[in-house]
Amino acid sequence: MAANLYDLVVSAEPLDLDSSAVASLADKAYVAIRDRLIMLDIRPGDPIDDDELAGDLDVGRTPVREALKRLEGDRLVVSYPRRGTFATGMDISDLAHISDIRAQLEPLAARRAAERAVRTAHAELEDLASRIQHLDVSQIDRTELMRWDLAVHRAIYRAAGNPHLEDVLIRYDNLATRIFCLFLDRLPTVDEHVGEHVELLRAIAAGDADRADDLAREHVLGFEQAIRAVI
Amino acid sequence: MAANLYDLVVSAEPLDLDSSAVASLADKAYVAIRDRLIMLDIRPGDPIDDDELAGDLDVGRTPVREALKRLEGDRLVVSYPRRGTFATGMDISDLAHISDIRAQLEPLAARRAAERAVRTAHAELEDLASRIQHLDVSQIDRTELMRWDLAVHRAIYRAAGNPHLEDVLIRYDNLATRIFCLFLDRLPTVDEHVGEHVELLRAIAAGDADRADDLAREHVLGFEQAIRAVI
DNA sequence: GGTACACAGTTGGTATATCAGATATAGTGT
DNA sequence: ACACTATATCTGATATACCAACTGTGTACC
Repeated sequence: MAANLYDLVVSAEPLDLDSSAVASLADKAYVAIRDRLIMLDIRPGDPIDDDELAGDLDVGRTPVREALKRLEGDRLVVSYPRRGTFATGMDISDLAHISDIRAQLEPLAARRAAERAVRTAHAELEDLASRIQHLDVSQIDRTELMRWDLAVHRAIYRAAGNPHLEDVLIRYDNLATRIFCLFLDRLPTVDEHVGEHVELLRAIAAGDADRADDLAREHVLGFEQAIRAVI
Repeated sequence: MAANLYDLVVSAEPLDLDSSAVASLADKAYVAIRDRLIMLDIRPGDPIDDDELAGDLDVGRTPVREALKRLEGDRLVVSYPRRGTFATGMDISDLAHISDIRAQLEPLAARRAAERAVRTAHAELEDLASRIQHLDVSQIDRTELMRWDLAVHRAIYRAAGNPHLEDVLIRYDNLATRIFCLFLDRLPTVDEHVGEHVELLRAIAAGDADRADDLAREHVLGFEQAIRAVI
């Protein structure tokens, strides 16, 4: 799994950070479009032409439509009947709403992961921590940085051992990452944010639930503050 | 809105407790099937024949399939490729996982609702509280009882003013209600559980955020305990 | 300048065809 | 005679093509 994650991340391809076993065309379309949405290849408010996307991804319109339906459930796109589908807009209240949820659930996930990690994902998390620690933040590009960010969070969610929690956290991590990308060039302390991951991962791997809880909360709240500071 | 909720609830029909404006065939199918799943007209593990459902609901197979896709996202059905779709099974760990999430988010929603309710939904929530207080629990049937339960929670989620929070809470309230229905006849203190709603609604309407937070947490945890007691 | 009609584009729904997988049955070999 | 393998059929999933309904916009006419 660790090797798998690493391969996916360094290759910096559309990838699936989800543990999808096989992948139907609809799944592939979903991942590809979601990636474009998060990484802002499709910017908030942009109209989405399913026909164009279908040609782009070399699939029919049906899997694209299905993917868009799922993305609508994820609140990454909105569809106004008979007017078209668009990438969802983003405003300051969305950030507050999402952070409110994440401030509750990220610490929970970190705590549960810490409680379990000593027995299960200890090595994997340590591994991920040291990889990020030795990352040259100034050298790698934004997309890859974001993928590391996503990879860390996904690893924690998975380690928490609660599939439902994983579901909902992935959902809001995607949304948060999208906001992150939106302000990435204006953000002064990106490497700091990434650095926090190392501490958090280590705390979890060490089984220090209280500390993991605190760090995760700070991580979410700090993220919100950082964004608010540059608005 | 209050009148709307009431109408929907007393009519005890498939209904949409969501604020859906119009409704495509797929939406209608989604609501209808979800209802059957939650109320256990379709029991956990049951195979789901989309063709049969389509005929049953008088729509084509496509909207049914789309509804099933959405329900799969809600974890109410699972689809094993080339074997069929089934209502998801339920086990004890699911209850723990869901309660873990709800124990974090229900209090948050109650708190936020309390912070806002004095200005906004005060009357509506008071109204709902007194209606439930005067409900004769021994007289009405299980399905209607469940609808009241759902209506209360939905009203609180809505009052919290965070659409994302509403999303995720609805999702897990559905799952929890399904578990509730599964043990409904074995549960001794159903009316107590319903009674807690009155207190909670009153606390929110009064703007007592701390108390609302506590009551909501107890409500969730008490629910889990009650179920565990009869397993 | 305003209103009405028409056309185009988009969504939503359905039907059909193709593809893949699983299971059952039959045949052959040991 | 029994077991194993291969093939065929059936079921279910997926993709594409087609159709209908509706909305929005533009143009023309009053």
